[in-house]
Amino acid sequence: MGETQAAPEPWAEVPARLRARGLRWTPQRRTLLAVLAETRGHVTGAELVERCRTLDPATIPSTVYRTLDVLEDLGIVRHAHGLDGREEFHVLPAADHGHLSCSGCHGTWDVDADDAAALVAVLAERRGFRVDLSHLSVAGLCKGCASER
Amino acid sequence: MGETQAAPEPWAEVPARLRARGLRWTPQRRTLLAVLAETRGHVTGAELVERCRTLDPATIPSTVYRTLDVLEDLGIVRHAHGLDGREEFHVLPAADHGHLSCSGCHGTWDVDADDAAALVAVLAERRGFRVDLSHLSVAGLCKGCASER
DNA sequence: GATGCTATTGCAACATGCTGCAACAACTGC
DNA sequence: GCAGTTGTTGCAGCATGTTGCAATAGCATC
Repeated sequence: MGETQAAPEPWAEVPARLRARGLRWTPQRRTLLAVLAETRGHVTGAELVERCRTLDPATIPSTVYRTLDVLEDLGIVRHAHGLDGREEFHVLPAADHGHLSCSGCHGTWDVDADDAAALVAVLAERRGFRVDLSHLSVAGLCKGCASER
Repeated sequence: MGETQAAPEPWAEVPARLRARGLRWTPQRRTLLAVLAETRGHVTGAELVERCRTLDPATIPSTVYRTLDVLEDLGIVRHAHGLDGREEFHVLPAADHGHLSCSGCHGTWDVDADDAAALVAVLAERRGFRVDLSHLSVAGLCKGCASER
């Protein structure tokens, strides 16, 4: 190969990784993977279903959600919940991180390990709690929205 | 009565506060308030609907949810989203606080302003973001579950 | 390339929550 | 105490996900 750089086509390895676990590579999974490969950042589940339907109108939502579960096991996607409780998926998260959501403009930003370090330390020390960064969700007002009020 | 201790019957004022805003005091709202008055800590929306039905089997879910919206405006309840994205309501929050959820045992704990102070400071300083504590949600493993693995 | 094991699919039904709309009924004012 | 105004209700339907189950179809093996 030699494609081994920052993001060396992780998609190409997915079928093999599935099979290595006794799982299967199906047309429906191929469709979802094709969609994910063109996606960056956050998407909602409904959006993914929608996009799969453009590739294959016969797409069934439950299949998409179940495949996403499998892919989450493989570490290909991550999910969290937005401000409204809707699912948000993350494609190929470079590093574990949480999310900042603005209730004014609905923008979202990442909270990296460094930002959260202090909170993680406090909770570990005071309660022995081990924080899972990927599921950290913080709401509030972003700089712009805060200054507007 | 004579139960007037820490929480001085805030419920008694609700009808007046509604009317002060031109809103109305209806039997359905009375039912929900009766349920909330006996509730402490967190409840899901579905649970509240359920409990209202025991008082009044004719309870309609949409009415409950709409009333909860109104009560949230009045500051009587607060909502957040649990690990699974389901709604969790908080009755009479003594102070703004976030939530810690254990993905092992599904227990939840409060994150008070003090716990979150460092995170709030970091986000304010680095991005000018104003955190809304009541919507802060942190997942991970509690002390017990973490030591089990 | 046929066979068998079993992961996966598709479907239907359910769970939770929101929304539009016509009918109803609290409150206000007379 | 009656009538009008308009906030609320109940209902039906939608949106987003999840789950159970019978039928299908990958894939490993021969």
